[in-house]
Amino acid sequence: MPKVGMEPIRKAALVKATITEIGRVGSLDVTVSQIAKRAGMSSALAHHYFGSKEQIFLAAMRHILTLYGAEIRGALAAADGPGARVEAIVRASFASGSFRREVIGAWLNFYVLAQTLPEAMRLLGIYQGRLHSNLVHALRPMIGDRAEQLARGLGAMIDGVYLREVLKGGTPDGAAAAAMVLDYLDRELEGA
Amino acid sequence: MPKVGMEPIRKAALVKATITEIGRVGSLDVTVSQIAKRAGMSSALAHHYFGSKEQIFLAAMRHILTLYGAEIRGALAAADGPGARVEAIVRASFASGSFRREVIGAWLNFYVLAQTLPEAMRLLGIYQGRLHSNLVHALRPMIGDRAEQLARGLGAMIDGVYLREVLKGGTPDGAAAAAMVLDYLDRELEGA
DNA sequence: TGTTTTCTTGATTGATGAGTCAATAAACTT
DNA sequence: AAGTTTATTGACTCATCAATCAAGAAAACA
Repeated sequence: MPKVGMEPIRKAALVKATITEIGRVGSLDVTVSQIAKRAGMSSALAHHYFGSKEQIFLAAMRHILTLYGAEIRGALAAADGPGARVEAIVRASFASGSFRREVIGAWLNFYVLAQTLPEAMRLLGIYQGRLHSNLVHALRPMIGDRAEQLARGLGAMIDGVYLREVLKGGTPDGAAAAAMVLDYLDRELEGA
Repeated sequence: MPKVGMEPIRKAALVKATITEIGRVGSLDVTVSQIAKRAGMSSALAHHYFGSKEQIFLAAMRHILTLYGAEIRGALAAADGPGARVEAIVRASFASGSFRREVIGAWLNFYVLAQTLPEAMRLLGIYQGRLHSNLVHALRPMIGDRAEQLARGLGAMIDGVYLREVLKGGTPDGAAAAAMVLDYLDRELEGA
């Protein structure tokens, strides 16, 4: 039944299956066979297209980062004025998509991957850099040079609140998390 | 050469070796043999004393939490006055011990473990609860009922700053990280 | 039509690793 | 001294898994 032009389809299916499996198992202890099975193909085919398990993981990570980036871009497009832009970024960071079981699992495990795989650390760096520059861009018209510093604080706060929300067990409350960060933001801004 | 009373000694050695190996490898992909070898014994003996790899991991996690708790208690003992107490907690959280390679690896991997092992999540909950109540206790004399809220923010900020400092690559700068959190604290307090 | 490329998998390889067990020996107990 | 408990390991089992390969079958090409 071989049809031609399968490569992108297969790869996409594998990436999706990888994220699902990591979320299901809760760790990087997923076998290529599990992934391939969920993606509806043999493990040999997975190796054929990606070469190694490591490459599959990296592709999955790129995909998560892409999704997150799209979420942010979408939110920014619908926001006008600096204040609205900052708020949009924060809210997008805690959108329901970020709290899906498999996305949580992916993030936590990518932190771990970054300890070993330089490429994974590079990707995380890109994510942090983009978040930072988005925040600075939105904050500069409001507070000028203090934007840099506040953006760093906000970035850390976002990650920290996310981590706690995720680790506290039970169903995460994205709205409450966003509200917490926005409260912090308000207090920082009123002083200026 | 069997001497009696080896159990606690062996267990302690295994726990230490576990943390070292997790830090070295950067993930939970450590074999019992590796751990046992570093601890100077056979893998069979490791199984004899702990029963399973999972139990070894949990023991290691308890140990990390104990060390952290001791660091905090030590810092608190040398601090008088509420302000000094909060500052002590923050500084202790970013003490050099927290940034040792193996401690970093342990924390990140415990986050992942908590996704799978309920006991691991319970232990993390204890850590967060203690940190929170320490902060509230120190903050209440200064700001009364707002202590709860600020303690939550501070806790998240500590975790977030730690995570970023750890993931940015290169040598982490504990002093800079602590300063960042203390700046945040100052701004929150001056408004009250 | 014959040849090459793409797609696909079952079977296999080779390695690794968690956990068990039987056996040895030293130390305590009675 | 005989028996029990504690310490210790080498050898083994059983399972898993990443990666490879040979081979088949459909499409594209010449």
